[in-house]
Amino acid sequence: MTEMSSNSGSGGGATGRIGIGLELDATHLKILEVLRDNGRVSVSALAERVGISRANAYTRFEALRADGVIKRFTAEIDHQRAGLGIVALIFVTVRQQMWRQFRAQLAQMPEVEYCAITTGQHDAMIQVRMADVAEVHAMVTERLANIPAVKATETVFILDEVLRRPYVLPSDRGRGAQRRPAPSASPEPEQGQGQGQGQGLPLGKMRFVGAAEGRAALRDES
Amino acid sequence: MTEMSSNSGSGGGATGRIGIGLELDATHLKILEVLRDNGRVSVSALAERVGISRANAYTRFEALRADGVIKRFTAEIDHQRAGLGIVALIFVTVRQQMWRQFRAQLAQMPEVEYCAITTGQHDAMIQVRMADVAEVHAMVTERLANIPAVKATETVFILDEVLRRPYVLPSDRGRGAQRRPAPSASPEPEQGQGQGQGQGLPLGKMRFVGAAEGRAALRDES
DNA sequence: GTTGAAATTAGTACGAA
DNA sequence: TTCGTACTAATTTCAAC
Repeated sequence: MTEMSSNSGSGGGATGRIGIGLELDATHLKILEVLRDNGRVSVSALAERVGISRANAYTRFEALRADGVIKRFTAEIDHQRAGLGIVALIFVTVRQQMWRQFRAQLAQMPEVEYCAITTGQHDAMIQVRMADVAEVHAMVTERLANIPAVKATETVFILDEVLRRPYVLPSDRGRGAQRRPAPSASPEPEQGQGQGQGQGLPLGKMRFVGAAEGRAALRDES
Repeated sequence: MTEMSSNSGSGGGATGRIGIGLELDATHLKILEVLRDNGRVSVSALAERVGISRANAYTRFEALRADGVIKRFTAEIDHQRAGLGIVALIFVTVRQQMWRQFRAQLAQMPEVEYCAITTGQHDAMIQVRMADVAEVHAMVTERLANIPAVKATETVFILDEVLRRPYVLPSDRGRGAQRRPAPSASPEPEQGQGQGQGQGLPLGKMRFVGAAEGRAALRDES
């Protein structure tokens, strides 16, 4: 369960089209906003908060669900109180030609909360939640490292989870600090922080990390 | 909104106690299991699935909520269809003594879905969701890099989100592959793990990454 | 901790704008 | 499409056991 395949149209031929089905308008986004903070609101209350009629709310709600925009409803828990207060990230290097096996093994690991294939130095990032540090160690050494597909791992612990949003919406933009003026590179007029970057983009600070060797080829296999 | 502070009792004096309030029994966990997959079930249906009476379900449900074990209910959406199909991880090195500012700035960024303080080479990991790759670039160079607290960043893109579970529960263990024998640091009779783990654990494969310089001191400031 | 009945609310199905 | 209303079914609450 809980398998995804968001980006990258899985190797197939057709381009991963965006916006199949529903065309989301402002009202849809508003519904998703309400649902993000209270997934258990009644559709009546939802209609009220969004400012539409009940019937309309039912229609749209059902449409969002049927169209797959809303995948499911769930809860957010306090992991500490639930007994799993230790979080770790495990960066995995996967052996070529063994992605399918790697994925299969992952599905067998209930302690894995999140797994994503990434560009950069490693191939995948796994987030696990455990009761104590020793369990993380055991998991990495006894379970993960025993998977033939796993070539190497690198583990870091999460000291504090500063922020977590269930999801981000396009309508969220503009609520925070300054909004991005133009689509691409636009020079910000001021910003007097003598940090050294003279209003230009401190590109030296940034470092994009490309995909590891042979990554592209591997995607097809899975 | 959506601020957390799970691990590491925030600098204060009292040890971060585990299990304040509710002592979760098997029934509580079962409730959380049901709620994970269907956050909108009626309490009646919940009671039925868990195998307890309605009133009992209401009591426990309310207790979990009031005690903070359940923090909120929310939805899971298809980000691609919602218009934000690009995911990136930004690993941030934070300047000493500027954690408070770093956190404050983060709260101003609605496109940030997740942020955690980590051990290892970097200080924090930020997950953002954007409409396209250019937006990620703009976000890193124009917004993040302009924060004085940010010393350096390293960005990787997520090619595929293989797996996401809303949360992991202690009761999940044992459903996957082989189970770990003992809970914690219980003296295992066999397996003379002098340090090099007796039964052939490929420890060479693993690499734990410690905290960056001056990390411990920084925690107090935030 | 459980069961059963009353009160409230939610979900559905219409016609009208 | 969206809205408003009436109808039906379900849920929540509250009582006693």
